[in-house]
Amino acid sequence: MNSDQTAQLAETFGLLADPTRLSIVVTCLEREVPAGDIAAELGLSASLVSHHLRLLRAARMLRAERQGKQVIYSMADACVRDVLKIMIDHLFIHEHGGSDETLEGEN
Amino acid sequence: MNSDQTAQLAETFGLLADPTRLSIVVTCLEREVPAGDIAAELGLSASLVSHHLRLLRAARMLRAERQGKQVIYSMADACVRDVLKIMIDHLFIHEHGGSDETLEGEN
DNA sequence: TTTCTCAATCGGAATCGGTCGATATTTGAA
DNA sequence: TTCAAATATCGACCGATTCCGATTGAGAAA
Repeated sequence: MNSDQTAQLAETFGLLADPTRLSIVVTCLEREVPAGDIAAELGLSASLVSHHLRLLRAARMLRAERQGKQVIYSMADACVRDVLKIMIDHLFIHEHGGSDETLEGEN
Repeated sequence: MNSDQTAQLAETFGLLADPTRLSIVVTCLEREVPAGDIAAELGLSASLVSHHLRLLRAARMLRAERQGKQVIYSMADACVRDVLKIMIDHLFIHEHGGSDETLEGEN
């Protein structure tokens, strides 16, 4: 792992590190979705969604395809899809009422 | 995926989204390492490493164990370890001289 | 053309996050 | 106790990021 690879990996994780952007990515996990539907489903402004979609497109994590007036988005990175599935499954396995993770624990 | 789960997932990814912190995590991927060794191996200040270790500890991604004067760190989250291995493998498979990912491409 | 719709972009405010330098704490040894 | 080594914490700075509201652009139909 050289520093370029580390930076690239960190960049990928960074795209998934914002709740809004993550929810957008998850929405596109296994289907093709028009930008407007993403905004509607998640209750976000078109402006905000479009901003995040631009970042996800630039990193080639999502693919954009124009169909008439609308632009359809879908997952372009199979590796990220697999990883997200793993993490989501893991979340559901450990179904426990979230104890606070943001404070220091017992060491 | 409710918003709590999304936030928690985003928080996990956020811990991996900084190159410095990611390199610290990767250093602890498959061995137990004293904090000082992490700093030395990565060429970082003890202060900086300790700061990041605190976050990783608080999120229970890394585990800390005191041995005499030093504190040994190791991976505590098997899921994150698996995901990191997958992503790193994927990086090496797609060995290509990094084309710029930070600008918009052809859509 | 004009008009409507969906999406993208711009500008700016507020907040978040990483880093540094200095100080504090803990532990083992002299 | 006193000292030195290994970590941890604190305070502040500054660049990066998120979000909003308004504007612009692209496409389809009248």
